[in-house]
Amino acid sequence: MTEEKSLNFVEEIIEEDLKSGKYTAIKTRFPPEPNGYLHIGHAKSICLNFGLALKYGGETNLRFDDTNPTTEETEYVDSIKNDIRWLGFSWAKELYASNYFDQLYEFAVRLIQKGLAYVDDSSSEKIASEKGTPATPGVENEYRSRTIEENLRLFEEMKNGKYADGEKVLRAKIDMASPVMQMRDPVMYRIKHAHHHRTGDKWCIYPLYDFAHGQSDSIENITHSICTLEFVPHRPLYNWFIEKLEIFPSHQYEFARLNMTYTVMSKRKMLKLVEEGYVSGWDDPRMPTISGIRRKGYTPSSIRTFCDKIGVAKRDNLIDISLLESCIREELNVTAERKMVVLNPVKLIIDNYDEEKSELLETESLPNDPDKKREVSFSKTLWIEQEDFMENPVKKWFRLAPGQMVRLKSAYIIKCESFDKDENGNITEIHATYIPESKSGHDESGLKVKGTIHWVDAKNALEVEVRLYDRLFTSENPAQEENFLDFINPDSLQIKKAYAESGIKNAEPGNHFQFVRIGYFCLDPDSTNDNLIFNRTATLKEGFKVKQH
RNA sequence: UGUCCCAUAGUAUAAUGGUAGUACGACAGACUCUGACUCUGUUUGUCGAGGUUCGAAUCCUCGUGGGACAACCA
Repeated sequence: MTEEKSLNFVEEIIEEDLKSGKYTAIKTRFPPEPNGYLHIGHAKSICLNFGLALKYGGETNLRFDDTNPTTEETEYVDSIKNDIRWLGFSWAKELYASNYFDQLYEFAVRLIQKGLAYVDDSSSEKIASEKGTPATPGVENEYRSRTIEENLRLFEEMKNGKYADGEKVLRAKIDMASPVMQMRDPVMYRIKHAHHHRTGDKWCIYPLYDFAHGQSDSIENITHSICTLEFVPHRPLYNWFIEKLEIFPSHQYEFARLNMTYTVMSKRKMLKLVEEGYVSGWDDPRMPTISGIRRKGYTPSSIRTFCDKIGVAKRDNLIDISLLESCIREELNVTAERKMVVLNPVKLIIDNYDEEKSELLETESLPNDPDKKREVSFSKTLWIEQEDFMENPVKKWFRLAPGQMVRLKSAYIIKCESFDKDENGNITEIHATYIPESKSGHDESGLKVKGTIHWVDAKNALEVEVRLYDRLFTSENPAQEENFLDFINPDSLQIKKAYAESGIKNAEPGNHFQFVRIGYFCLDPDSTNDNLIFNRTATLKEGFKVKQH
């Protein structure tokens, strides 16, 4: 019995449209502006748009909203395509708003001919002040009453390069007193003598978002144009252009963008983090960019699962980042091979184990898959975690302490006999004896111990670098703080050397591991043969906390 | 002194006029050769006031609270 999953509001609209026969198939689009890197918020939109088409048997176009030549670059186009593919989606067509520049120009001429658009010679400051405020109506200016013929001539001259940047704009003639700001004669075209990444120097006038996006949707026969809430006030204008142009009636629907605790999502703020060196780049594992999350070790499917779980609605939200973490843990728990790695080493000497002796012990690499096995070497001197020894154990301490026994994972039960300290009181060496009959898989000791700890054979331990990433901010909602930079977590990255079981040297890019009892890690692309670097994707859930000491 | 959007446990999200459920988190316990995983249990919710109705989280009105809109950005 599979429970029918409830629909989100967009799915409800689509099912209604399909049922009523309004459409026989749906078409969506993902419309990034190629002027920055995609982040987890975009992933939500991507999963929604592509997911809807997949679910209802439609298509999704990838359309770059490249109407502003001064900020857009091909470099971003490539990274955006790469990220979408990585997330596991493929588009029906790769399109550009700039593909439609000729058509858009013709649309504009059509509106002028209908007396619904005019050329305005005012400065941007003047236009802004004449627009009024949300609470006070705007005023009409003298250019608004130009004749159709004059508007046609001037617009063509604009196109032909007769005027300098900012000298004139083409505006829709709607209603300067509209309570909706977007309807107060919005600018449709501006003059920009700039090189465009696709159309080169063909144009010196470029349409604005409002005169490009909806028309592009319409040209592509997009049935459901899904965007975020900040475009709600644009919808009347979106519909107005379609109605006046009498073109395919695409419809716009808006959902709430993703916000996540302890992260900032705005392009401006992320840029600041990169430019001012708070992170190493756009793909720093602490960044919410797709490339950052990928480098941190998240898988495409874990992100899709996350996007599925957060839902789609219209209310402002702040998703707990622990939901994202639970998605990757859930997946990696069953797929990531186990390795033993000691992050904060202290030497453990097995007093009754022969100095010369060494043995290979078999251990499972995936607890849920008995066929996945590997061997680890064991000898007299081992590395264990400092945290696994406590001189004066607290109550319910299951690990090592003077006189206490513990199981060495996949090896033997040992008993702590003594320990050494340096002048600063730090534990430098722990001595123990092992129980030969307690070997894993052949345990005839009859002993029961509560704790099991991981370890690494000091004889052939491989030194690796681990990068322990933590949340970038100390504030749950940094974007809402006066200055988000005041809330940078000083411990968001801790780099350390660790001892790993020797077999890890075969790790390859893209491999995911669980460092037993530590967390999930992946090999960082900065790794070299002599220096393997592992990024912490997520910690394991902490089930035992040592109380204040 | 305008227009629009929104309001369900801590955080998200269902219930589409008929038993307020799920996930994440938190807490407690069981299990455990990972104090993980898994399992069990507990905790906490319909913003307020009216109205319609046999019956309202759901429909209506008025409040309250939050958000968006005044780029030649998207």
